[in-house]
Amino acid sequence: MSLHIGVPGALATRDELAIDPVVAATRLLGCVVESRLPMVEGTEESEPVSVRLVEVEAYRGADDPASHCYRGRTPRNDVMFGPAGHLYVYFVYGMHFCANVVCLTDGVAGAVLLRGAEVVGGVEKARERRPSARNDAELAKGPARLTSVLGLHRDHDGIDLTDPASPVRLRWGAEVPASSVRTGPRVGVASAISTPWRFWQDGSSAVSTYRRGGRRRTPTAGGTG
DNA sequence: TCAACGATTAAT
DNA sequence: TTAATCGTTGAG
Repeated sequence: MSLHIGVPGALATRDELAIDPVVAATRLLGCVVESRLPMVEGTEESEPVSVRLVEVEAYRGADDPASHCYRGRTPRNDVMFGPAGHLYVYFVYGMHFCANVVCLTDGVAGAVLLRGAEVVGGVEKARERRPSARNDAELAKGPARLTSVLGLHRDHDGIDLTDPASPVRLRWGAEVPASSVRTGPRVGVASAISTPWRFWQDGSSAVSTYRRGGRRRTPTAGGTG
């Protein structure tokens, strides 16, 4: 049985994304997120910025201790419980934003965190948004970088990626060959370490580096052993 | 009401 | 390895 994937170049639809986030995650590798958001709100839009996803993570709800939805629905995670195809944007570490594509629907939480991407359009604008990047591969390497290169922030929580009129849209891309897809534990997550719900395209320099989550409190006497 | 901490990044 | 920085969370 072959799982459905959209035609390359076509906008993703709500139904196509109303699936388990673990499945959606593998399908989203190679897809393109396109942003027409302006550099400064209120100004005229210019060249869109487009990125091709090379690293994602799946998150679920009540059965996933690492999910923001593990303890139920709140104002913050509300979008993750809503219809598929919308964007869940959250604020983290007091200074960064991260973006997810919502999956499933009807009160069932699920989403795919966008962790790494290659900028395939509007590179100059992307460089303006991330002047600290030392090279183009770093522009969208990491969830907060990826989010900022698209011009996303808290106001964009909940926008519909499948609406042709939306300033941020999701397009299917050429399917990434299964032979180049790698999987492993999610980054920065302390719980569910044994759950390999991070997926990335092998060989891409826009894939972030792995870091274990939680506090690494080395027992004062326990140590090296 | 308060203290703790996080799906991170940039700089030591 | 650590500072930066604040909204969300869970306990009292």
